[in-house]
Amino acid sequence: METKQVVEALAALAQETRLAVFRMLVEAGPAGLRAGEISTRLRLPAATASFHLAQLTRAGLLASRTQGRFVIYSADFERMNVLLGFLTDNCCGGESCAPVPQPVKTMKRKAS
Amino acid sequence: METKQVVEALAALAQETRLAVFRMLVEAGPAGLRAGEISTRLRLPAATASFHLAQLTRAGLLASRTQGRFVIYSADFERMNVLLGFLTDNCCGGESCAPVPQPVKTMKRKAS
DNA sequence: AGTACATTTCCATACTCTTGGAAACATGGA
DNA sequence: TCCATGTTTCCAAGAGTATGGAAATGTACT
Repeated sequence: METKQVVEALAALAQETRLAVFRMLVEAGPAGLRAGEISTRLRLPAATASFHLAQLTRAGLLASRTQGRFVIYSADFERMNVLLGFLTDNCCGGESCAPVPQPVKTMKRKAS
Repeated sequence: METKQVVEALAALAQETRLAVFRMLVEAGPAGLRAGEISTRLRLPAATASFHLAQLTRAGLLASRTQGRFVIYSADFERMNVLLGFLTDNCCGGESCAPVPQPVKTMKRKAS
């Protein structure tokens, strides 16, 4: 994963509304949610929600598919894992350094 | 960890220079690096490096300590782990969903 | 005290992002 | 075809961010 892409993904998440959208979709799982459902739940004007969904999609964090008149967005879990791994690459020169290592509850990420 | 803090941390990392600084310090481990060493290695003017180091510190991602005339910066590994965990909270409603779950090579993060 | 060096603060410029109303663009049903 | 509904694009205003030179601050050594 290129540095530029990582920066873009982090920038996409570094915004309160988009972070909320992304977390909502992470929680929703692969089934995803309709665009309208997202803007309703977060009380966002359609234009604003659409703007943020587009940003997240351009950053590679979301996928979208069309179902009739609806557009369904879902999180790209694989991409998310690559992103997380990037931040800890070569941590401490490759030696273990976490004070209390403990596997994550719901999901593990691949080594990048 | 508050949403606001997470956004601040992500925003701090969502910048090419700062991401490079952070990754350099993650690799350096708890020993950290002097401010001058960081600006030299990344070929940054001192003012620019200082600005970015301040941003990362304000976001809670770096710690700094003084050693004589030098200021030594190091990554806050615990904070980093909390941050990573935040993004995957309640992933898929709490069920496992990663296609190829595999523990990270160098470091594990705590469940938030 | 004076000098040398490390780091930060100040400041101005240029650039990028967020927001949301209005209009445009689908799609499905009558 | 016409209408209702879901979603996106367009646009302009306001807010925030990155950069780096110059000056200020801090520390150590003589």
